[in-house]
Amino acid sequence: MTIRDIAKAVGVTHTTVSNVINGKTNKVSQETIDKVNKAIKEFGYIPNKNARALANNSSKIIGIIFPEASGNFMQDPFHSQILTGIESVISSNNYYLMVKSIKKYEDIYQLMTNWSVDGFIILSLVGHQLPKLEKFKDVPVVFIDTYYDELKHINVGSNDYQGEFNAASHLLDNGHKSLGFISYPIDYPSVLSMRLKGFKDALNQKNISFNSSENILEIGKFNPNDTRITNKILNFVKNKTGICFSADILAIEVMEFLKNNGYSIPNDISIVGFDNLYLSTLVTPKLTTINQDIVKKGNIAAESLINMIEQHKEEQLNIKISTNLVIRESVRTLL
Amino acid sequence: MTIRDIAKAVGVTHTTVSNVINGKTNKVSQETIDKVNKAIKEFGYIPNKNARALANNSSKIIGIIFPEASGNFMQDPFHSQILTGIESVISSNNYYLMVKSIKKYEDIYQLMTNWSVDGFIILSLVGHQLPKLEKFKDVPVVFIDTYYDELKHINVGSNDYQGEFNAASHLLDNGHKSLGFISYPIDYPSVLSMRLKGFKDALNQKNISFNSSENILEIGKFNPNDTRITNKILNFVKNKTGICFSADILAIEVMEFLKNNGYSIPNDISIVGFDNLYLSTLVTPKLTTINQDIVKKGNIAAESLINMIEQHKEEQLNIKISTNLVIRESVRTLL
DNA sequence: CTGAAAGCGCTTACAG
DNA sequence: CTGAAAGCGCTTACAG
Repeated sequence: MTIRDIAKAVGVTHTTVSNVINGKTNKVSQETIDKVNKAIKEFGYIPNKNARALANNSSKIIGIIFPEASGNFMQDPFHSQILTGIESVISSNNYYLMVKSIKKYEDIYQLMTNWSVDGFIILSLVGHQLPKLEKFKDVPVVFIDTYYDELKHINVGSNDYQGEFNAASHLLDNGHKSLGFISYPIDYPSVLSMRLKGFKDALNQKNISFNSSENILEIGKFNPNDTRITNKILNFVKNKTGICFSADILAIEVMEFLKNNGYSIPNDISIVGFDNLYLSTLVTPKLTTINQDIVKKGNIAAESLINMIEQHKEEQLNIKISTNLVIRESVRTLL
Repeated sequence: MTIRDIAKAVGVTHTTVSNVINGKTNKVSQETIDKVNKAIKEFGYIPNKNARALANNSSKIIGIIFPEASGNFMQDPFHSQILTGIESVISSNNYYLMVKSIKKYEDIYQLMTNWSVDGFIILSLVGHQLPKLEKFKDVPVVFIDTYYDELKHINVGSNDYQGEFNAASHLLDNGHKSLGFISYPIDYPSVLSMRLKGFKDALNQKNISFNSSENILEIGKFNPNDTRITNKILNFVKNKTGICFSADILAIEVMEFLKNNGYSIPNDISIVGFDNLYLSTLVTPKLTTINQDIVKKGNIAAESLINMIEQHKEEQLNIKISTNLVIRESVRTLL
């Protein structure tokens, strides 16, 4: 079933059929339009996407690229939520969503040319790992959670600095004086480094001394059976009353570990996370954390990209979703 | 940059270039092959996907369809894991993954014709909601977690019956006699109905009486503030010592609710989940549950589909991943 | 071993 | 208001 079959059935050229399908109806009589539409309905005709894409040089597909951290790209609830937000906007704008995880950053460049998409969204890329920025000139692309001064593209992120500043301040306001920051390894600049900066500045503001070896602990991947790591944690935590974590998932893993090692939370140590995962309401104690609306982040990224594709104009380059403190049960007030 | 540019540069026809690109080299001299390949490298030429798709009538895209339960299609950790499993296989076979959530089951039929994919994977479809099975005749498709006798397509599932049988048996073996089964609403036949059947048969085997109104509680969506639901739960649980849940996430939500209402788990009531989400190791107490390898399920579904697409032969129709009991801390032994 | 030709299904000037 | 023609970039018999 092609455009020609419809044309034949109606008694016009396939050109005319194409015109009515594409709404170029100023060239077609109402009578013809109606006949064509009726035939299309009747035959259940659907235009061939590939032919259309070839002729238009546009596929109506948007690609999203996930750096494959630690083997499984979707397990992280953060990724699922972003995807949810992106998918709903893309779907309702009649685009399609193609998903791909990549192992090395360089793979992006191949995908860019290789992949016939109208634009793409790149997730959680650390700026300095991305040297050939000029390659992105001709393709509509929006980044999510990338910090990189030279990035002249739309970037949708959260207010990581302010969020972590508030997290640390919450502990300070509750009388805590010896704080620590536990995080996955920190690249510069990145979401994590901005959170660290917020933490640091909160201490500064209260004139509490800070030095990296004393107040920061970086963990590659938490594993309760890896004594090298667990000893580090136990040691780090010993002389502190409150810990900020750069991510809920890490906070929760470590919290469980501490509980199993005789710590009572928040009595012995207070904990603040970051992300406000659903998960954080299900653990004991419920986690005090920084909320960021991840689904909304996905929505905005997708909307921005579609705007770029369709109107070829860039809008605001740096979009920051606000964050807010959610107080639950993992922080104790010190007298 | 097209196939013709390469051809011109090398001094052959575009046909020849196409032939070497597609490995039809029995028709081409080694010398020509080398020259063409060299030119391709040099120019960084990449074939246009849309043109290829049009000429081959094959897009190398696989679509995956998620029924959109409760608004956000990826939030469920189950979905993320399935997607992880599917994506990795698809990627390594040089296919692309297109993702779509649908609101009504009927949307599938439109997608099938509309979407130019080589095949697709349909998730968690309840069989009887799918009346027009003959429509699937001509498209490679594999289902995941669909129970439907008339389904003459590959279906990848878990051994839900045996899993829940083992879950209930675990409680019985620990001396529990008054058991309940709490589940999301149960369709027939479905993953949940099979789990219920396993539960029921486990009771039967031990000659413990069962009746639906007494031993089953269905919950649409758990919400701790909806007293209609919470009262039902409190009431249901009152005269029981052990509860099987049809899903970890529900088990965990209800467990938190019970803890907040003065229940001590597992002292007052024992709980067994289903799924073995990562989450179930992070709650207190850690959840005893039935493990199913969801990522593997995704792997197998993708492999089966690719086999169908490339070799046009169906294989084993019903593939069941095995399940196993994971004993943690949420079940107490009754004396 | 190589190339001229037709075709995949659509879109888009352009002529009438 | 309608249609003949060329083109999007590739593939695939088929002739030589």
